Amino acid sequence: METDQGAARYSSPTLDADTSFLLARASAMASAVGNRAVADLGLKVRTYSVLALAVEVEPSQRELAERLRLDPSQIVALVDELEARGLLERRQDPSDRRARIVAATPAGAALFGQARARIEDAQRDLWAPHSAPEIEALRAMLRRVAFGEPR
Amino acid sequence: METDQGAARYSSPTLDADTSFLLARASAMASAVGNRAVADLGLKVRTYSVLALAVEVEPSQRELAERLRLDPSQIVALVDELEARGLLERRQDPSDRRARIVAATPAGAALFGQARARIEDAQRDLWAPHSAPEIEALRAMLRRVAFGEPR
DNA sequence: AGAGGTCGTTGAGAATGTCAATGATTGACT
DNA sequence: AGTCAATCATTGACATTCTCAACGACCTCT
Repeated sequence: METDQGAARYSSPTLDADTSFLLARASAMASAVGNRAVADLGLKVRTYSVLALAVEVEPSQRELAERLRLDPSQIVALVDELEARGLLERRQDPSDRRARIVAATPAGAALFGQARARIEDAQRDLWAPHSAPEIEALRAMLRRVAFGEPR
Repeated sequence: METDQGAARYSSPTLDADTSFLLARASAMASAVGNRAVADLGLKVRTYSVLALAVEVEPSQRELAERLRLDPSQIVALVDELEARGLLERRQDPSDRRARIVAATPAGAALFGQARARIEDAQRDLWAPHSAPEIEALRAMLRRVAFGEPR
């Protein structure tokens, strides 16, 4: 036949069986979709995830860094930006004066609500070919790897 | 009880249900594991993936860029480096003198063999809690998103 | 009171992502 | 045959992200 020339050319058997490679490429595709979904709100998936934690957790910056797997110095820049836009604020942790609690302002919470709706819509489209149970099974596996023993 | 203080603190309901977020974090974890696995061969997952395609496909640089979702200018740098190390070579495409075919040298193929074994060992550990059919189902889903309609 | 660790911050340098421009070449059209 | 738009590899520039080291302020333990 040899009619398979439209889509899946140039594939390497090794890479096509390499879960990490597929993970990396799928992640890049998904975050591109996510970035596009919230771009006109002035957000990226990166800032969106900071906002989500600020709304739902109110973590310290260290906890933020841990959860997002970012260096603490990057958290400083991200929080600086969102704070300058009035979307969140730094509070003193009453039990530890070194720590800064990151909490959303009402404006931040409102924007998060909008962003969340757009992200979830975009995701739904992206994963449309799969059933809800399939997707939840996928998430369960990803959670284990995502939050497993780091090294 | 409130004994759950060891591992899963500071989690946001929204992010924990966000497939893209889990994908990003799992991908970061997996590529860190992969990079460590081939570090002493002088490779990263990035250069490893170039080598894999050079061995198994012998694509043009444009095809390489497409498959790895990298800008063509990055391919230039990656191929330059691996070529300087004698692991692959650029050949004229006989049917198009603009294009350069990227093919592994014997040394490149040998190194790829070693790297592949290490990557696959590391992956096995990473995904150990899951069964083979589960992992293949995961890969099938990732493939669809990874190579789905780009925009 | 002092020692050693943690938290946020600053700064630096490397790696990666993104985009525009160019010379050589191709393919299509006249 | 000759022109023209498109494609390929390359170079260069710039933004974003990653990674690490150092620091002052603060905490905990003794």
